[in-house]
Amino acid sequence: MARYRVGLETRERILEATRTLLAQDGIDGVTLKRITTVAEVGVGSFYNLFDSKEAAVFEVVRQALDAVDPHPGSADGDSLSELVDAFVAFMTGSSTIARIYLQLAGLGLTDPAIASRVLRSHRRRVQRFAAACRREDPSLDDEQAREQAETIMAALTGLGLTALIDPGFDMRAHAARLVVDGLERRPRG
Amino acid sequence: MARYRVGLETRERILEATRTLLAQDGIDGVTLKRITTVAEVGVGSFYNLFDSKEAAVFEVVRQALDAVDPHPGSADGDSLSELVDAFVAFMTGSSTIARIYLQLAGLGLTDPAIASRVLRSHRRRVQRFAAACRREDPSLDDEQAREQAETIMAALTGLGLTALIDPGFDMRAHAARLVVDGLERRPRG
DNA sequence: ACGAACTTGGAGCGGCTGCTCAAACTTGAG
DNA sequence: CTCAAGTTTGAGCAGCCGCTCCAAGTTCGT
Repeated sequence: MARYRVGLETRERILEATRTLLAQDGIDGVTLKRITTVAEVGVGSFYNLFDSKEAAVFEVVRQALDAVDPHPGSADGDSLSELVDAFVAFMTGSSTIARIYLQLAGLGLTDPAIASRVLRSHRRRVQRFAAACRREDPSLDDEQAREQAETIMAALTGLGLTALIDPGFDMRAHAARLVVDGLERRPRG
Repeated sequence: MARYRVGLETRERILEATRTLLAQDGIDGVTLKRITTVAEVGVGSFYNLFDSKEAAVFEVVRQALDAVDPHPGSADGDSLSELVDAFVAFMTGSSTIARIYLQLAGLGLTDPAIASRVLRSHRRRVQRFAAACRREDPSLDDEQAREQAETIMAALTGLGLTALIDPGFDMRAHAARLVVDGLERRPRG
């Protein structure tokens, strides 16, 4: 829908504005008026570049979901602590997108369409974490690794939520303890 | 604002309707029209009993936050696994209110007023969990117990989120492993 | 330089929002 | 039974929502 250079630039400005507002005010605080005001763009221009408000939000959200994973292209190789570090960095560093990510999970509680997207992204990540767990401790079978991955990721998500709500919370320290415990721990012994 | 019996009953119907809609459609899916329709009440009656739509939502939310804790009055005594069980039961059992609770945490990401309420409730719960941790393992100092409590609660929140989004997820099993690991684990050894 | 394709802005539309208000009806203490 | 106090109703209001439409301006291959 954008063919000329100016159009592509405007599109970017709109996405940037949407991203900012999404993180600042939540998904229902984002109105067309605010997007176009922040992006300094007429309403008509917006609809020249996007089919609907939802389309712009959706695009930002898609980028946010992708942004959680470190170098997602690389043929599996990250260690568990690398994965955890990446997640912590995502939560504490790019808090704008992290907020969107966590809000999305919350919205999945009532919107099935969102839920399925979040779940898909979640399961992909579980696989990566599980693979890392098995690499740390080869004695784990698939199921055990998956469970450990699921638990570590749950804790990370919960810690991230706390960190974003409570500015004084040291997520990195808590997450670090998580990994150490996970490594020291051996199932059934 | 309600003095007669009928008024109190109407008030309850409104709160029940609000609770249902809040869990079903999320906080922004709740409109005055829907509340009054489900509660079978005229708009005017609503405003005779509540100052605003927000007031009704707020009341439901307050009840939801309180509902997370088991026998909150009792002078501290619950064991760690009792507290965890209660949290799991809350998440998997009364999923209506659990959804509201988790959505609220998500909303805290953008609304400072909500954030402070969620944080307050969160910290109260951390204290209870930390006390239970110290009872399990008296060698822990205050800070260590608090950290352990914070981590366990974060994991529980994350697991609850997954459980509510993914119907096939066995939260109880994952949570149980959490406690066992927590007990077997000893800091720095 | 031409001109078709693309981009721009904003007035205005239909629809939904939370909420007000006044008139009719119900409750329950005395 | 009386009657002040409480309760009920829904039409209607102001305001915001996402979105359409189109005239005017810009871009860029030819």
